[in-house]
Amino acid sequence: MQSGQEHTLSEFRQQCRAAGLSLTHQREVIFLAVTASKGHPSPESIYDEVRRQIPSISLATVYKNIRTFLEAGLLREVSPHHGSLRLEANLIDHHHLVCTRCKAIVDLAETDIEPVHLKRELPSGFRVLRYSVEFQGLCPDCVADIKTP
Amino acid sequence: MQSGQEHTLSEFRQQCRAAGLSLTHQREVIFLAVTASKGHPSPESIYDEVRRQIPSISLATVYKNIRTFLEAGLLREVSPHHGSLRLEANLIDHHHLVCTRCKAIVDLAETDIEPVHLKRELPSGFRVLRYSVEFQGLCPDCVADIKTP
DNA sequence: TATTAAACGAGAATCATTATCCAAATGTCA
DNA sequence: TGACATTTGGATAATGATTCTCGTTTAATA
Ligand SMILES: [Mn+2]
Ligand SMILES: [Mn+2]
Ligand SMILES: [Zn+2]
Ligand SMILES: [Zn+2]
Repeated sequence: MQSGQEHTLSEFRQQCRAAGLSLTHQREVIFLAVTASKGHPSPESIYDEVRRQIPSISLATVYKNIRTFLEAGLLREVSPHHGSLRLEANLIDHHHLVCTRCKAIVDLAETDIEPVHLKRELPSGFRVLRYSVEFQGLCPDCVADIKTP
Repeated sequence: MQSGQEHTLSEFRQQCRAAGLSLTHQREVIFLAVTASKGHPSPESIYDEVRRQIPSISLATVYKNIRTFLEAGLLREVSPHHGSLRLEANLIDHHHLVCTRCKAIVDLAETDIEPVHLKRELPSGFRVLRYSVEFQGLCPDCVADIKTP
């Protein structure tokens, strides 16, 4: 063993124990592939990576375990807006309140928040065209639904 | 005529002319359905709405015209993160720089921006759990690609 | 180590979206 | 306005992403 990921690996094992997930070789390799990737990988790219260590692994296994990790809180989704296209007719800059449960999206006027200030330069070479703030949480309906399921 | 949308409709006709799009009944009804919806509708929900006025319309027509409107700038997508799942291994609150062309996602530490301040109360009943700022634009690679295509 | 529940692999199924192809509608101009 | 060229619409097949099903294998645990 000279991998340099012993810490992450033992953390992973402990997180699985805490979450009541059984430890499989596939899970270890999938999880480490996600954490080792510098960016924000897609399931396909994780599959490509994992297959180098487990050529026989199934894409469905990758998807299943990613979902398991998301549900257990070991990983997150970058955005709640993945899945279906949502249209914006309001072309004026503004922000959003997003219900992570029912996917409702409510506008917040640009003037409802103070302008965002950067404390430092952005990574050089990136051309920013706009920004928006997304408040994630639960809409009133979903708050009620959760209290009385 | 007593619809109350003459203004939006004539605006739409003018925007189509400006963009070189021919005017069809389907396009009018689709566009008005999007602008009339208070929220941020999905193509399916627009299809459901439009079918009440044009029962014979095809779902493909709805999708094609939505894409046409997006390309012409008459509508926008709520988020650039729609399509495929992207995983987040960094569970600490932070923000993102997103390239709208190649979908690259780069982390910005929470401490890289000043805390966001609301100028007024949020719509009542919404339970906010977190927020994040998304800077959209072009990554260095895509900036270069566009200059030299 | 034997038992049992959970996970895996292969592939079918589903969902969202796009492509294809022919008929119908639109735009242009005489 | 009418003919013609072009674009668009409708039906449906195809695609890409994701989930489901089911029989086999593996992990947990006593
Ligand atoms: Mn909006
Ligand atoms: Mn991130
Ligand atoms: Zn909700
Ligand atoms: Zn890019």
